[in-house]
Amino acid sequence: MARRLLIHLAVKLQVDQAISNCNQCPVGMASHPDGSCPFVDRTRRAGELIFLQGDLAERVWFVKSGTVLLLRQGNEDLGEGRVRAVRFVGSFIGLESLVGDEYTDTARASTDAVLCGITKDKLDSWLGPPQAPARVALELSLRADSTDLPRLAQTDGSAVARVAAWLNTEGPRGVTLTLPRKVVADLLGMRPETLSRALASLAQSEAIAVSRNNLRILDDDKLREAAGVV
Amino acid sequence: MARRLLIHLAVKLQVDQAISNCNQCPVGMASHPDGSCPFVDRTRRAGELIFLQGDLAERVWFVKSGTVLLLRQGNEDLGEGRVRAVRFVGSFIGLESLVGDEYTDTARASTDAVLCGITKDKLDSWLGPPQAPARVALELSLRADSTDLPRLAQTDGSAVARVAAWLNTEGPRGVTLTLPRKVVADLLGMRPETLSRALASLAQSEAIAVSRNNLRILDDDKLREAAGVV
DNA sequence: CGGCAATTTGAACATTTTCAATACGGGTGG
DNA sequence: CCACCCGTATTGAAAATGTTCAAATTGCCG
Repeated sequence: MARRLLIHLAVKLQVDQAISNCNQCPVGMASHPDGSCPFVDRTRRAGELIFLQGDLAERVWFVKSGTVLLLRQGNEDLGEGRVRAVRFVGSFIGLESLVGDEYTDTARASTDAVLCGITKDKLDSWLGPPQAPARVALELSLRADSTDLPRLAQTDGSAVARVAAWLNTEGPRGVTLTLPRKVVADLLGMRPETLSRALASLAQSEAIAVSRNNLRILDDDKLREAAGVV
Repeated sequence: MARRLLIHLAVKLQVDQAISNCNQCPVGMASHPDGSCPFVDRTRRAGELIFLQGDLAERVWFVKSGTVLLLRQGNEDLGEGRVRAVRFVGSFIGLESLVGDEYTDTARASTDAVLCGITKDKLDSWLGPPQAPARVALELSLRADSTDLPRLAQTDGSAVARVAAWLNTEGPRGVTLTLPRKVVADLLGMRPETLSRALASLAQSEAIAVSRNNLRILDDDKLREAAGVV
């Protein structure tokens, strides 16, 4: 399969040029004024794993050539997850490690690829002062993205499972849930009616207690179970 | 409705403190060393529009208090779109303007809110040298996100519509489409079988021509029509 | 040429959506 | 302070859509 991918993507992405030297490389150019580029080349074969969702994120990568698939597993997802994005030349991979400890995706080279890696520590000093505007913006932006994560599980599992999963993460623990149903339904990728039914179903199994404007979590275990967490 | 939202969210988000002065504000602190903060406060009432998807993005906002809904319309979506994220205190809104000309979402205050705005120009100078590492990372990250956009339409419309929309944007114009079906199906939030059927359907209406390893767009108009673009 | 894996096709099935009707609750005006 | 209104939320039942599982096909590669 790996080989196939290589060919496939190569065709589609013929426009993307590999980055071969630091003068063409955004990272290299950014490093230049102050010193040499702290990123270190590493090669991955097509199909090779780069990092695994949930692993301790201690390294960030920059794609110099090749194509990388980002996969994310939802709940109950036994396999490697679903491809949620494709990253090409010139993208960072694993940048989320700046605002969290774990990788939020699994990354796998789908073609032979050259990646530049850097440890979290070195990245930290490469990025410059923590309070510099651009860096503040970067981190806030990444943080906002990671808040969106639950939403990305939008198409995983049944409506009930998605709702349960959402309640597990975003959900108010012992607190009133009072976001308008319409908004929650949008975030979870379903219709308000479906959300309503899902909540009713969770209520019936005594995982939660709902009224029109109040929601309490009664049983975390049942909720997890409903979310498909094994 | 607006009032409702205010109450609702206020309850849920009681933990989120409003930012009242620049000493608590990441943006303010980032600005401090060099000078004063170039962002300007502005108040929005609950329900008020902040910006519209597709509008020229000439301003970026930072949320100091309140809650903002980000909505995105898919194809054929006549209304305002679906809520795709909720942004709280301490988030930027409209940062995508750094890497594109248009807002990719509609932003609407869902509670009374205080936003700090800045024009693109001033933001540019606030962020510092374009080649500074943190800024390069920021822009690459935003760019990668905007590449993911098509995927965010994952739950819009029927399978056929999503496929057609995807072909319109990502799709190879006159070029071979050769990404493995499994990957494309994942990106579009459907099963490979469903993708196969959708492609077959588009082929039957002569919008495209597909073979197992080849895809050509025959008729852009028909494709747009199938995508639900009116 | 033969085998394998990806893709397509088929048909039954499960789920969600849709549309319509009803219930609820807060807010308003008397 | 209470009754009435309006919009949101819930419920029901039918219909549409996508999923599943299995079987058949296709193209690539050895």
